[in-house]
Amino acid sequence: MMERNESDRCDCKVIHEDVVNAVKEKMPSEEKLYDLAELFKVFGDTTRVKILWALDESEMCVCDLAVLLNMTRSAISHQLRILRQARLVKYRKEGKIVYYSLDEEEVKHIFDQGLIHINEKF
Amino acid sequence: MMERNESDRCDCKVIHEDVVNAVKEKMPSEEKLYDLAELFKVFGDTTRVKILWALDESEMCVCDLAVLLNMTRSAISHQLRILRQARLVKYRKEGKIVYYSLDEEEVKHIFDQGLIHINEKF
DNA sequence: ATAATATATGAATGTTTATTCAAGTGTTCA
DNA sequence: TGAACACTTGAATAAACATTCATATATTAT
Repeated sequence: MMERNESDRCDCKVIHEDVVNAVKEKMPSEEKLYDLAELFKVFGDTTRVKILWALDESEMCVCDLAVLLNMTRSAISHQLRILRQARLVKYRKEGKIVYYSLDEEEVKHIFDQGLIHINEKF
Repeated sequence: MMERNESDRCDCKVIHEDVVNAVKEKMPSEEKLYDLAELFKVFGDTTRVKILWALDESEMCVCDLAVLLNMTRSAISHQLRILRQARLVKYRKEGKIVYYSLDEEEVKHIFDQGLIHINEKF
């Protein structure tokens, strides 16, 4: 009985070595693929998708979004921070009220890269 | 001092009532937005993004992917299950070996919907 | 049949993450 | 100034998730 464990390479390593090496050559950098996954992650939450959808319809304040989505202002605010960090939304202050809107520049950039393109507002 | 808590609606409810109601009218169904977020979630993980990238280059078995990404076959297998459930990949068995590849039909469908479009293989 | 191999899967573990709660900042209005 | 308000934020909690480990299934070779 031969010694073997998960860290060992299975026989495919030999059989498919050339294919795997060729693919490895072409593979984008770790960083690039990580960033891509991070971007998709931002879109991978119902609350954030709803917020983005709403803001594409109309500029809105935190309270509006809370009423619209039937959530606390705190929860909305936390999610807006993530969208802000991803530069997908921007905001302007008018007295006490903070109005959020889509960051058209950044969203357009994502569309131009062809990563995500939403038809008919999702 | 007036009684107030988070579940109460703030004054914006009154100020922006019309805008919020109009947006609410147009909003897609809960289910639709949930499904959309679920789809993005699948793309929101580095390992899965790498697997998808690799499979778009070439059909590969579990062991190949494990070698390529320097991960255990078990970890790869678990992620492939998620990609299978999302119908993003399909597979064919050849003896002991299971070859995975992109489910072109499903991926094409996603592209056609315009939800995600990857340029230059990400 | 037995051994070896390729993959799959359930349970356990550690990490990430969404929401809540409580407290904090900055603005308006009396 | 101080009370009310809109929003933010840090910590706590609970749920979701990725990976590992151990085991199971299925196939091939002896």
